[in-house]
Amino acid sequence: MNSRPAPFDDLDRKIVTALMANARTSFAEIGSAVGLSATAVKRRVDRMRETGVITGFTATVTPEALGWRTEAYVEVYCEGAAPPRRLAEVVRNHPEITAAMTVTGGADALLHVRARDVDHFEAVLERIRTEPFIRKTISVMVLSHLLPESPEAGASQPAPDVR
Amino acid sequence: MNSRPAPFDDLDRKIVTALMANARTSFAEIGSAVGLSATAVKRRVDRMRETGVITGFTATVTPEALGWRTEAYVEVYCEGAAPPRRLAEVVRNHPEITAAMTVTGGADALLHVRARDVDHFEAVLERIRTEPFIRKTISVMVLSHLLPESPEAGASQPAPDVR
DNA sequence: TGTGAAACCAGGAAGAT
DNA sequence: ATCTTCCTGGTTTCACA
Repeated sequence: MNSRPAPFDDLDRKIVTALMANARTSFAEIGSAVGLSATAVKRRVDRMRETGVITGFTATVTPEALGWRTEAYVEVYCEGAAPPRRLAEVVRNHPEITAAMTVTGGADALLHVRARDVDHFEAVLERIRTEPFIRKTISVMVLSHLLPESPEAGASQPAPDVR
Repeated sequence: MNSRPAPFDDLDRKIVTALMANARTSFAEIGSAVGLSATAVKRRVDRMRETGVITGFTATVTPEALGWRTEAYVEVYCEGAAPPRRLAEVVRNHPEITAAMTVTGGADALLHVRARDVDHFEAVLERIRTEPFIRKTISVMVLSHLLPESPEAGASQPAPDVR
């Protein structure tokens, strides 16, 4: 995406740090923390968005609050060679898949899945397994988190039902 | 944290959706999108932060841009019973661990690890394996992402070196 | 990069529904 | 109660130096 090194100095790093800590911090405040004017900070942020260093600003939400109470990792095994392009298509058909990647090891891909509950998860799993060239899946359910679950939280679709 | 169900209506859902799409959207703009005044939107956002529905606002950053070019999942197997409390302590000792959870299946825990490169990852792995009651680890390296890697991006520590 | 100006926004007070 | 309107100080964003 950016073959060019895209100059990225300590000032940029400090600005990014500030925005990761609180994406709603005003440019003026960031500026006085790093020693720039608000305008200069804005210009740097705009540039970092253009070059793809910063991809967006998002609210981090407790998934449980939105009704996503079940979380699992699913290893996917494909028939024959698994073309990543085709896999990517498949993955986009299932909104419950919040992350997906090709990996080393026995499996072809690893999916991160969020569902309302175990019933919903089972339905998602069945739906995934009917996809053409998926041979088998192995699911690992998440029991509890050992870290404050920083971002990585958001099922970008916000809401099923909350009782 | 929230013993009370914390009423959460469609308006709240829309507000959260707007903030997840762009955490820097002004309250006024959100208000005109959902049919409320800016003040009303702010109050609802404040309440959602208090009740823990919204845990923060953060910039999403391409990890590669910050020098994290290697990513892996590490299954952890412990000696005997693995007390989650102790595991959580261990996990916090290694800043490269960006997510950690207890899971079903053969392993006791699953770690998400980011490192600068494979050398760095190897060092992290060795460091983890010297922890007292960790018996063995199985690593799965991430090759490529099949989804735009929404959040879940951030190693909350921003920077090693960018060549 | 910084400065200045105009438009816009945040956040509180007071009042209407 | 919760929403709205109004108001003041701060913020964003532009053109220009």
